[in-house]
Amino acid sequence: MDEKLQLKSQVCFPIYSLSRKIINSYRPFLEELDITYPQYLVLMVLWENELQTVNQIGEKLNLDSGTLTPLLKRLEAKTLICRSRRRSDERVVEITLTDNGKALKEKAAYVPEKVMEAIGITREDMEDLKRIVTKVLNRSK
Amino acid sequence: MDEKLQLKSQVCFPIYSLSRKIINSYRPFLEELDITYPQYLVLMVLWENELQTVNQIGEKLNLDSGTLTPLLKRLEAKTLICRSRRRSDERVVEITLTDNGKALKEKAAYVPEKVMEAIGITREDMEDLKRIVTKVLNRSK
DNA sequence: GAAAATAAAATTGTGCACAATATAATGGTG
DNA sequence: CACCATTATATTGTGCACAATTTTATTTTC
Repeated sequence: MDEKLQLKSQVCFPIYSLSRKIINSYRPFLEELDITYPQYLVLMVLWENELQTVNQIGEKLNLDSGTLTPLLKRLEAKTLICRSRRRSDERVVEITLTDNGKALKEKAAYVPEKVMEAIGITREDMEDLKRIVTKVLNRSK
Repeated sequence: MDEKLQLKSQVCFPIYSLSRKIINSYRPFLEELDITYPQYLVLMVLWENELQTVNQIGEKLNLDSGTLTPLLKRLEAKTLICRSRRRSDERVVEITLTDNGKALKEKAAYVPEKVMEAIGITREDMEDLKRIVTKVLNRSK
């Protein structure tokens, strides 16, 4: 029992640590764009497809309205997105990028590379990591 | 640029997702013990060494006082730990386990297995994952 | 077509993370 | 021994996560 309850025996603690470390590595670069990591994720989803509902964004990022509603309001306050109720179904809130939000994509383009560099991870390790993490993520759906 | 800013191209998003997924898998089991995942981490540190300062716990978990102080107060409120200033140096707060805190170790013993089972990860994938994640974590210190 | 079921967001409340600052105690240094 | 730097924790404020509930709109069913 002792052994299994040791921090070094756990697999989740390193993942939790790495996740935080990576997000912290993003911080200085994203601060230049005046956004946070979760906000960056939402913008990435929108850069791929300009118009999306709160639900669609939530499904892609596994985030619920309790997280997204205030986050989206902050992005709106920064004039990066617009929130508006769909005419044909007033329950749905549609999110679109503003010109500012679209323009930010250019500035964000260099971020992933910079972060990889800051973390000091090789492309090979990155691929390894991605492969195994994705495998485990999919297995446990 | 487009390619690099796609969610599926990122390595950090899967890690962030997996971290959250694992913590969520812990949730039902830890709820039975009436603790959260970060509280569980702190208790694990204490189960390995009964007396530790706030600083020592923070170094092991990479958490600062802004996170730990309120968390430790909650653990104290649950009567799982004691917080007391060190006599010889009043700046230091020493954390010790109460009998309740010690006793909880028995109940927590089965948790890691249950979580691995819940996630559906094989022992082999777990070892793979741990190896590569730890490698990247250490490289980027 | 009204009542019930369903669906989409929003709200509320708790608990991390983390930056920035504050408070208080200790340890040099001149 | 007074001053200053350092150390340890606490506090404040912002922004996620997430459970639980609420609100409002739509769809289904009788």
